[in-house]
Amino acid sequence: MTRPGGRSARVQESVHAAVRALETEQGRAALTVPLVAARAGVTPSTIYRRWGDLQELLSDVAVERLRPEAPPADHGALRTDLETWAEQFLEEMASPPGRAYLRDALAGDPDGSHAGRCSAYAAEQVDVILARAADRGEQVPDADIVMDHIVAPMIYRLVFRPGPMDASYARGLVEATLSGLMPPH
Amino acid sequence: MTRPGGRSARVQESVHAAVRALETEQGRAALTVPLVAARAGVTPSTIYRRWGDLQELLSDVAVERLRPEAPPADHGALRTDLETWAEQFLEEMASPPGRAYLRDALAGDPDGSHAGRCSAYAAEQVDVILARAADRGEQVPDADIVMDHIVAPMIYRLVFRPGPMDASYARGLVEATLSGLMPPH
DNA sequence: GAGCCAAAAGCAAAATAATTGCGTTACGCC
DNA sequence: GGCGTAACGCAATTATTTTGCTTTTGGCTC
Repeated sequence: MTRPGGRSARVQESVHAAVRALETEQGRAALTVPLVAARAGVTPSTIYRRWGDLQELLSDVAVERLRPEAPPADHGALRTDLETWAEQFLEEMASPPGRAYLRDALAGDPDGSHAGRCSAYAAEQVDVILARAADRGEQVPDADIVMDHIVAPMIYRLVFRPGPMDASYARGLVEATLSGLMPPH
Repeated sequence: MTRPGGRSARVQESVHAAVRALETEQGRAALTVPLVAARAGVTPSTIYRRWGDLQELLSDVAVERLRPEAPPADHGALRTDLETWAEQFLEEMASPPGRAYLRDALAGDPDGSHAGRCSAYAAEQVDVILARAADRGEQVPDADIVMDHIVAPMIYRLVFRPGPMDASYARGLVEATLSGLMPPH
């Protein structure tokens, strides 16, 4: 991986594309390293040497798919921005594919770096929202508070607790977090 | 697994014991299904048929090890009970073996039931603490509030965010949660 | 822009692991 | 005490993973 371009990059993209294609065509359960390799036009040993095993490869692909595609929408107010973002985040993560990506991202992650990238994605989005609000002169909570009080409960429930969650749960978390900012009255 | 006793139970215990022994002797990375089977005095196909693959077996063992061994200590006050429990919970989960069990428990969990058992363990402990406090006549938060505001942030950071956490972080979460109970002044 | 070095990929054989069909054992139940 | 069946053992088959060696090729220096 010390070589960012050329054949290495082509192989990486080809293998990732093969995983994505086979996931939709045959389902994740059907994936094997030899199968992915054949589809990518690569020998299995290439995958084993670069990714270690199937799980790490799937984790790599999953993290990529969890990366936000755009900065969070700007509605001109902290509360609205956070609510909208939290609802959308929850919806994406709680959807069947979202859950699958999250699971894969965690499962093939020997040192926690993949999981770290996932939380960094969320933290970046939160930072953007908070920075914009601060620029407007709004009083903003600390980013860690948002991660602890809004992101963590949603993801914890998603990963550890059975049962559904809906958008109102996300809104409630935002509400509770922001109301903590107001001086008591 | 529909047979709770007899040979089935002996095989299960023998396999679990083999996993635990080999984990300490050789390290988790060295484990394979045939190795575990040999140590347990069982044929590999037995393991494959009962657990599916190595990961599910390791997840099964890990969940077992995450089960609390005793109810939380009773110090006569909600705040102290929660603080003590949260500190100890964090310490156990953040330790290298704790992290490894947590990782294994999640990794070999196709349908989320193992993760569900983990959170149920924590929820049980919390329920005991809250019920005792309520019996004393103390004002107690909802169990879900405790899970969302205390357990979720710790586990989220543990699983997703790099870097250490110490006991004071756990205390701070308890503090913030309980102070939310007090009427504003 | 030619040549060199080393990282990454290909290839193929060998080792290891996973699957499966079939016979046997032994719970749980009547 | 005997029956039915779930779980296990065994062994052959199949698939995957590992590994040593060779070839390709990206990046760097001169």
